Amino acid sequence: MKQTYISDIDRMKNGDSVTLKGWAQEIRIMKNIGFIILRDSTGLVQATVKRENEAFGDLEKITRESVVELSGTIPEKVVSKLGKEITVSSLKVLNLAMVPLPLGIVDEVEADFDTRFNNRFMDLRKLEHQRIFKIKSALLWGIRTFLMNRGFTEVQTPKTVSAATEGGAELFSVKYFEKDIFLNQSPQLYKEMLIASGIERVFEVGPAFRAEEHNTPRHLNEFTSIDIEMAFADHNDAMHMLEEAISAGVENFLKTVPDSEKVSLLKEKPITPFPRITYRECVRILKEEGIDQKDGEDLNNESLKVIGKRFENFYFITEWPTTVRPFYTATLEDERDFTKSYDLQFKEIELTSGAQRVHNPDELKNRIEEKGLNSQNFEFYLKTFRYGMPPHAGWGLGLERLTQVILGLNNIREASLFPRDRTRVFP
RNA sequence: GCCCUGGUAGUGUAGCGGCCUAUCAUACGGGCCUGUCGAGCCCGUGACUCGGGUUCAAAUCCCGGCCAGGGCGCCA
Repeated sequence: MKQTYISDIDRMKNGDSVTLKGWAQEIRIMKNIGFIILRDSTGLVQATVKRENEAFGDLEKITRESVVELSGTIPEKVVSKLGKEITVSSLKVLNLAMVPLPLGIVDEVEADFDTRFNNRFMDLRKLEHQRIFKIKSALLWGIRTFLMNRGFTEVQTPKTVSAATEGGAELFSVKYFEKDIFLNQSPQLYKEMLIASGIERVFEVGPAFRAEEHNTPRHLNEFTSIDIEMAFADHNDAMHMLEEAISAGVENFLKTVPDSEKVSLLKEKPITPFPRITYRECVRILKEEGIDQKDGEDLNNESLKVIGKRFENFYFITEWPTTVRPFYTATLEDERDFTKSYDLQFKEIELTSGAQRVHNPDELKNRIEEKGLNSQNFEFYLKTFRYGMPPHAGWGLGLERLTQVILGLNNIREASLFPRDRTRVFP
């Protein structure tokens, strides 16, 4: 078992003996003295080896990124600019790294995305890349605990389905014994079925698959979706739950991940409620700015950039036209052309899509057919609406996108350990 | 689905018809150096995405494949 982490050195005093295990990030050898910059998941330390020490001979045998065990003591005076140093008494090689490395860890040359992702294990040895995932993890943990505290039950629904769930997005087909089935694009229909089952508040964190041939810095073909559905709630209740969940997630990673405030665009937990703007207000603004935005049509990227400039970070666009929303979206009672829906935006990036849902089975069936879909294929779903379905609302939040925008990452792939895009299914 | 751009040592690049026996950095190997920390200095090893074509001559021009990055659309 590992005994001491590099971050523990801060709490030690001179003369204390330590045994550290990690990767030899840099090795510098001079005539009478040598140094190893040792890295573990908690940080860096300089390990100093003097010529008179027998470990000095071993120094010349190790290569960069070899895994080593160093024993030594905390020196009286720390000379290293790292601010952490040990004086080595013995050096043990646990595993030698091959030369040359497929990717430099500290080289003064950047690597292309392609090279980085082909060698992702090596790329992640950069602590600033690892930190993205520590933040992502703490962000999700904050959201999870928030939802648990609000009475939500975490659920797991199938990722393999026999029919398209929502129409719209393209699905990947897979062989399933003698059948051809699909990878689910969203847990939407299953979440709603669980509302009918009486659980009342459910959430799921899981993969969603979209077979869209896009090639952009904000799309993945497999991403992590955080989905909730709540009974006896409308779109406003769901929006409120969303902004509070995100705020809790940000608060958690800022509190628990060292140095996260240095890389996060958000230096403190975001203030709630987030600003709201209606779709119709957006159209009015866009027309005023001379942008060709037609009533009732989706807001394109150019339009979203213009709207995004008016807000500091998170904001909601509400009451989207019925035509651009899925069949399960509830309409406003007095204006059937607009819906009780919302998108959570961060600048021009869409993070969440949500709404109050249709809960009347007859209306739902009509809406399915209006979208040109065969309601027969949705019988398993429609059935759950006929025996006591409460009014309900929910949302789906893209975890990689959320991580991307909060950290200001240029490319969503940075927020995925092993991204799946139009051409990459490796490693 | 449509469109644009690019693929040169392990890594990142320069070169864009003959002066390329291909530049520079970094990494790697060797040497020097009383604590270095983007160490420094000297020497060395190492590359034109693949296939076809044009030409006296192709890393360089043309066509196709493969791979990659991006824009639009669509979305989380």
